[in-house]
Amino acid sequence: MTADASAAPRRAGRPLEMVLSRTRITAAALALITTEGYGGFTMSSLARTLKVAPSALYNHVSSKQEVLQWLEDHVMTMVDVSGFGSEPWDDAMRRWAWSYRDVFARHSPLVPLVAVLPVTGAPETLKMYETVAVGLAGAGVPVETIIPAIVAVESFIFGSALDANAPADIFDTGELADSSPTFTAAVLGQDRSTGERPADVAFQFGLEALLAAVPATRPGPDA
Amino acid sequence: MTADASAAPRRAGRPLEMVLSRTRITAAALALITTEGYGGFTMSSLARTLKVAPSALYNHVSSKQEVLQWLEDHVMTMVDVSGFGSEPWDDAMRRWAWSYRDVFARHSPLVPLVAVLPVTGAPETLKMYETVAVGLAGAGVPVETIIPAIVAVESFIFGSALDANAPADIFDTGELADSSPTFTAAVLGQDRSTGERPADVAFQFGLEALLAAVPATRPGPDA
DNA sequence: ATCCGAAATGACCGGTCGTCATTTCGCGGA
DNA sequence: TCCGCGAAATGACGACCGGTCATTTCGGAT
Repeated sequence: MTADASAAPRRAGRPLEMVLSRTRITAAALALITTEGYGGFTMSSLARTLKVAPSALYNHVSSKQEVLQWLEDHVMTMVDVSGFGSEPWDDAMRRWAWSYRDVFARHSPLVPLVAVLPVTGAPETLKMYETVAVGLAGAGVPVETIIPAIVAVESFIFGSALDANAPADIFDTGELADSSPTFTAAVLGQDRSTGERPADVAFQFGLEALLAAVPATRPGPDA
Repeated sequence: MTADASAAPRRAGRPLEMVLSRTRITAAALALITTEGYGGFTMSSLARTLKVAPSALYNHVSSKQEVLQWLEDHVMTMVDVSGFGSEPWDDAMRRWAWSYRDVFARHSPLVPLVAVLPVTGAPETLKMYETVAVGLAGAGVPVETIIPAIVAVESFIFGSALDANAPADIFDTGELADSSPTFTAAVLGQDRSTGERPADVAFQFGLEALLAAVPATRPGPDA
């Protein structure tokens, strides 16, 4: 369809040389966002880091959305699925879910896009799904519950990724404290003995609840 | 801080009359978004429906974000918390969670904002939290687990609200089907006998899992 | 030597949020 | 009764955004 990863430079001449391609654009976008954040990510700035006019990008990309979708698919490769095939299925899921959440907590603006992005055109994402599906199937999870289980865990992960970016004082009731005594007490009564961030203990709680509900019959590939 | 709900008109004269206020702006924003969707929601269009110049809005609002935050707090009043105090705690939670998801599925662009919005300045949201917290406390849930439980369920709800807007064919693997046989089989093997939408069965699955993990000692206020 | 076509260019468009100096006008105090 | 204060609307404007399009450049194949 569009471009290719290889493409060895032939000479040192100015133009030609496959200046723009899906992989180069994606890499530049990732680098730009890593240093400047999503606020500073514009088609102009992206073109600037690629030493190219903004309009040149549109010879390879149909919209900014598409760049973000490429980026999202690439970011998905950072999710750790190494547990599947080498750990009990639930440990593999834990490793997967935590790293999944961490990655998208760092890329929260991408979260609303995932829901819209079909797996076609997102090969890396599909690869991840396949790995997880194989892991669950291997654990004896019935076929018809694999997708609901994945979707439920994934939804929880996305919501938690957004939550991880919440300011620490988000539940400070301030002057409205006396109109919400029970909630205020609950906020103050959180267990702060362990050093874990509140978002992490909530994620831990929810993840274990979801894993406990997955009907697996076997412990995993080699546990 | 800003404006007030009452404010009775005095005459039919052109100006004066409390043209703009938090409640009127919020109501207009909701009406506009209901008819035009979030894509058509701009400060200009909002001003137009209020028969006012766009810049006039900035005498009452510091940014578009703030309008959206007002809107979000208002939307929260549409969430059904009527179960708390009249049903067993878990039924109340079910009613709450489902309506919560439905409301924000219809207002998914607001989801990324909730994570950032402190409860101060969002009194309706705080009211909802208080009701839920009272319900959980009344069910004997230990104080220190109330917040993690709420946050976990809420994160799951937000993720599911995004997921509910996914296109039906999001998991169509298309031409990449043979590179992901297990996942493709799982997609095809979903239980389609019941008429439920896939997003709904995933939500059902996840919600029950989370509720089962909430350590309640009493059934509820009057069950 | 010539032509083709991929790819970069720069001007340009419509629209966005937000700012600012200025004006309007009702109301309360003298 | 008059006046002036201040809240609130105005419209022009700025900076920037994503995206389009006609034009140009230039390497490689014929």
